[in-house]
Amino acid sequence: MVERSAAEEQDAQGNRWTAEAAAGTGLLIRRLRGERGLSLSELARRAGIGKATLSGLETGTRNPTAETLYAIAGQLGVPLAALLSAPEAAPTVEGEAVSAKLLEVFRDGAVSTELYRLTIRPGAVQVSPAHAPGVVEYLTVFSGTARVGPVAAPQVVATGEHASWVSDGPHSYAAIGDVPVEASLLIRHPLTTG
Amino acid sequence: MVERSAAEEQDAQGNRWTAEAAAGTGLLIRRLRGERGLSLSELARRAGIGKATLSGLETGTRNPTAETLYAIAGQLGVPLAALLSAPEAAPTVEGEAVSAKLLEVFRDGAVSTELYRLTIRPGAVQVSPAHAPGVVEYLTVFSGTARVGPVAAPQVVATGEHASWVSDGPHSYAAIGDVPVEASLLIRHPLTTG
DNA sequence: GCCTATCGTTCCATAAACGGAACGCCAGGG
DNA sequence: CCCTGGCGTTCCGTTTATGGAACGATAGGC
Repeated sequence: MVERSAAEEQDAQGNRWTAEAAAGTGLLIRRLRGERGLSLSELARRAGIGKATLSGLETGTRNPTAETLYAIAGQLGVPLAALLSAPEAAPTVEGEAVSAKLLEVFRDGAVSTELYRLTIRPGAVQVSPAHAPGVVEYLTVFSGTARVGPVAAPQVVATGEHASWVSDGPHSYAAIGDVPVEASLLIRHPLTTG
Repeated sequence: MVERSAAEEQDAQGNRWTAEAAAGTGLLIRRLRGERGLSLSELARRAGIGKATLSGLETGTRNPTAETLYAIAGQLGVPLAALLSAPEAAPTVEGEAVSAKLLEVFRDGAVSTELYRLTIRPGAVQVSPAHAPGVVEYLTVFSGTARVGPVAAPQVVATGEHASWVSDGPHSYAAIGDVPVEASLLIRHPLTTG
């Protein structure tokens, strides 16, 4: 019986809310609170949450909701990521020719934008499948020269230049010459309700 | 003793779990799931959570726990902060017409690059003094239309366009029309060796 | 000594997040 | 046509996160 539980598959991704994660988040909150000279009662009052909730969170015996986390992070003046995400490396997508590290995701109303740090290795071409309609990619090259864009109409982008294209069809990334291309890639997604 | 409710103090921080935040997170999850070609049922199974939970989350009718968020972020391969529009602790520079938030600083050999998230408010023009020689700015506009660049030769940049200029002289930023401009700004500095 | 204030923890009823199951819907195959 | 399988949503009983209140502990004022 080679059943693989969902939990096992999750472990493969390395992201689970464990007792250790809970305790770590709790200790971090307690430390940040201490640095600001706030008592538990005071922080709970300011954040508009119960003392019991904060106490349980700090001692790692609770599994807080997004609402609670927002309230605490807001009062401590830190991003949520500082409370939750272990200092582990950002997820990096490795392709045949491209390494992309997701640096930031921001949302403005009906649009979300992802920022990637991109490295294109020479000697290979990477083709990405179409994204959803309305998705646009913006590339700014810091070093090297790249050939990027829709497979039907690629563009050559040299150091210090930018390019953008609608990525609702297959598109490719390649480095020209034998130096890797360093670039930033912004991907704009309309948040369609579909 | 000036009484201020906890909710008011939180609003001042601007960090609360609102219906909008919930809906936004839901749409984002749905989009990421779609991009990976996963059905709701399949993602729920892999993440080890109930379909009802995921459905409710995607439609913004739930206030998920850290455990649930971890499971989903792990399966989607994104940092947890990407799902919750993270309150930014990044330093923000506020000017007369421009708000600039420093998102990232890269260093590649002899060049350092700063990435800013830029908002240009309409109705004002902001002039920045010259930077050091060799500094180049790259602007990508996501919404609105901007007039930017050296005061002697400004450029008009509409939604979805880019512009770049050498900023070794005074340069200006302004929004055209009455909607704010949302953009990303990359500033490349040669590391002056003196 | 007492009284009060505040600290962090614990108790507890309520609200709500959870997952399993059943639902209606739609596309494909027999 | 019916039947099956997968889809996303809704229903619903169970689990649990929540905040108010009570608790013991500690510190300072009188």
